[in-house]
Amino acid sequence: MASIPELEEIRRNQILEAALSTIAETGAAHVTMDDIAQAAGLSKGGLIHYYRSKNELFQATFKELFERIFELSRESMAQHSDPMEKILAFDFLYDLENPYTRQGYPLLFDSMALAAREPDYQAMFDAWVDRWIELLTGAIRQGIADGSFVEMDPDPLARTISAIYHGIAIRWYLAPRSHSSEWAVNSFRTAIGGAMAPYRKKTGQDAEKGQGTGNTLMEMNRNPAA
Amino acid sequence: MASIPELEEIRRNQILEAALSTIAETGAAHVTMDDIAQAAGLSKGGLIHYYRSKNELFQATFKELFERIFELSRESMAQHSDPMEKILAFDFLYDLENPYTRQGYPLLFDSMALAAREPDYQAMFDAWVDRWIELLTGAIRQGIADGSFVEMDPDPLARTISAIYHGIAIRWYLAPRSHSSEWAVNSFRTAIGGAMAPYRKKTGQDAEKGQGTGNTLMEMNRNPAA
Amino acid sequence: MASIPELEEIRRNQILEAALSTIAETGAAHVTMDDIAQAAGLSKGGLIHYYRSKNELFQATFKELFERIFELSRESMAQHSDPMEKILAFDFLYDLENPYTRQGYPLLFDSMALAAREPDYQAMFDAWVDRWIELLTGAIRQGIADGSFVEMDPDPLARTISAIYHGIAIRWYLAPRSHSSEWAVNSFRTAIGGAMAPYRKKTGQDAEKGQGTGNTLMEMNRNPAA
Amino acid sequence: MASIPELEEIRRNQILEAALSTIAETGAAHVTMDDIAQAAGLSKGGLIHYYRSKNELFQATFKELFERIFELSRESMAQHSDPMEKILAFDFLYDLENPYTRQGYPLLFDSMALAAREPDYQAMFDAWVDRWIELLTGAIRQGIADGSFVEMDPDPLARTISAIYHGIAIRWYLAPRSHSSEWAVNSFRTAIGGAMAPYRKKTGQDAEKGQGTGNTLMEMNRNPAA
DNA sequence: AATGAATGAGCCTTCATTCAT
DNA sequence: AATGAATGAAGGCTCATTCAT
Repeated sequence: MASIPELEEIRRNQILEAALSTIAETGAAHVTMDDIAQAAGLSKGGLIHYYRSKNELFQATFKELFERIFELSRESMAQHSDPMEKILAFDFLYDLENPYTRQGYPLLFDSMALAAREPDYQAMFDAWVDRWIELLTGAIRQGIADGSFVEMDPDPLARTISAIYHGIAIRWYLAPRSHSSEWAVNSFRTAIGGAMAPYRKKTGQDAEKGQGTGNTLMEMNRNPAA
Repeated sequence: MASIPELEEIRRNQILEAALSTIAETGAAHVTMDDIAQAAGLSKGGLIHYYRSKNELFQATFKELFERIFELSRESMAQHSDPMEKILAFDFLYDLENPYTRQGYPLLFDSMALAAREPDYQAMFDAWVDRWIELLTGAIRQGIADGSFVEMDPDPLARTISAIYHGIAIRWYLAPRSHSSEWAVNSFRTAIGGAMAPYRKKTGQDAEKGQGTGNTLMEMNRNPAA
Repeated sequence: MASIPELEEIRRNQILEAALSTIAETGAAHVTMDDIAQAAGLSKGGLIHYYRSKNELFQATFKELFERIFELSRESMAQHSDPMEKILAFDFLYDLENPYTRQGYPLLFDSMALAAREPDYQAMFDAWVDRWIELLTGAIRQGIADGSFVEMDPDPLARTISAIYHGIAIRWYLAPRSHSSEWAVNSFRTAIGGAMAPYRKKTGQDAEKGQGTGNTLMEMNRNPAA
Repeated sequence: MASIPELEEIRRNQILEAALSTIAETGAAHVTMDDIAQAAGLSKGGLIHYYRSKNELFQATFKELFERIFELSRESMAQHSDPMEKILAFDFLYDLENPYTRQGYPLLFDSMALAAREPDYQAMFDAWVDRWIELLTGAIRQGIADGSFVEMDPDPLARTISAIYHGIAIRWYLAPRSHSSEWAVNSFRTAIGGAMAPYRKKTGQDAEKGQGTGNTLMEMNRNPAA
């Protein structure tokens, strides 16, 4: 019975995976236990064996969601060493080829609708934001340490940056007719570049280039295309 | 029977009002036709008389929601004549004393969760964004015309600005433990100030003040308090 | 809409009737809402319209049961004017031709199993007993007043008498193989006669007859038949 | 493997013990196989290994119940040598300090609800009554033999006596608010004393005392306290 | 116009039973 | 012998929708 200690773990992952994808597809408001069970390759009863109620399963699922989003962010930032690059390392947000991204959006919308009314979900959302802020303040502190940013309290800035990401990503996902991925990428580079500007030390190069924040939107705007 | 057309109008408003408040309270996922009927002072049958199905009523309700939010934005901007002031005229977003604001957030979260999956709601959301963008591009064009902003395509900038509002407002509402109203107000002034910077013509005064965008966060960050 | 005020009353009676007969048949432990709805000629939803939960319906049903049993007892006693006859007026208990009797037994067993564990049902049972005791104390008081019984506190005696009825009825119903109706009738006349004996004033006639309590069991026993 | 037959015995007792206590607590209507398995310190599968179905286990459990009640009665009577004392030897019925008594009542109520509808349980109930009757007829026969009772068929009298016990015990257990243990004890002494009266030979002593049946209720009634 | 009685599909959850290990 | 994972039927309850009045 070597497999039994692992079985619980395997099944729970199987179920969370199924829950994430069915909720993403159908919506937390409409998904049924049957949908999830079927997606997990289990019977309704089998599902209940691992998560005793829909609420318990939902909470675990959204906890998992936030865990995964956090992991994705952490890994994205870890691929860069320059602090400003770390801060701008969220291009994956605008890549629907990435199945995690594609699935993540609808789940995130559900999580916010839940968090807007239920304290448990609000707490999860809050905790996730906190962890994200920690990543960003880490990068900012590194920038202060290496002299590329001025001295400051990194926390409010990190909150602003992450909120900007949040806003642009949502807008981009919900209004694809009018918001291209390019708009999204440029947009947050503009906005974050702007938000960061006062805190960045001007180098000779940057001073010449003006913003030096990768703000391609400026150029785009000055040479309107569409 | 001159009163019948009026009655229809009255009843429909009564119902939409009830739908808005009950959905805000209970959530689109859980609200029932009974809840809404009761809030409207009607019976279930009376409700169905005016909106033949829950879906029809929901669509009308969210249409009304976007209409109201738009009206609120339009009025807020109309109170200012300076283009930059118009762009920054959204302080009402961080005022939960305002019942419209308080009710608006949960409804907006529901609308996004719906829009993330159902084309009808996505179209509504998109259309609302478009009208908001129009307001902002109007202000930007005015700024270009009166010489306070440089020449540019106002549309992408307007989209960025509105997305920033969106992101900060959401973050502020969902994580009240860590995001004060002051953070929110300062945050969007910083971010929008930053995003606008490249497009604003430096006046003598502004040049002296540096950003001149009402960026109180900068000062806050440099003199960390908590 | 003249019928609407009465409809609620009609339906509730219809449902209670259905509940009484289906519970009697199937048992409180196994009867389903569907069973009851069907017996009442309604759909499941229609049933719930009148009784919002199974528990609510069950409580109403057992309340009705005790009401009916009480009414039956009251009427039986009312047919007699002599106090001793009133006390002995429960022959209907041993008449399964009577549909109320036939239905009443299984319901009463369920009510006791419920009362043994759930305070609400215990309270109902208790209240029913109290009302029965009142009937009996009334008869005893009448007997004291008209001089056929000696002075005493009628309450404990009434409780004993009703308990005897209870015991004999139960035994008779559950072990029909060995307890004939005649045994039951004789048995309670014996037992109650015995219990009453000390409190009855001996008349000349009675003194000669010995017991004078209608104790036919004695004769039966002395001339064993089966 | 001499121990295997013993293990079977041990496990079955373990299970019956668990079934008796969980059913007593939770009620036959609501107890689950899991409850019983857990109380027995076994898994669901382990339970099924010994009793192939819930029905099989229930039947065995109630058989065990009647066996135990009978044993208790037998032992109580065996402690007395005088026939009248044997007949009155059921004081343990009113002693909730006794765990068997405390557990026995709810189980007995369940057994009656079952017996009222299912022949198997009715047969068990009937058989239990028969064995009880045998105990009582034995005592009565002894009384006839030693000259303290008159000649008679002891069977109907025994049935009456046991039914009286049954009725008073039930009433006492279900309506504790109004029936004290003293009432119960006095009550069955009164009732049984009354029922026995015609069959007892008057001794000089008894003749003087009147009933001589331990009828303390009579005195209580004549000197009402509350 | 408006009511609310009635329906019935659908959902979450429970639980006896089966079965691989 | 014993476990507990898994099944699936069944039940209580919800709720959008219909319809007679």
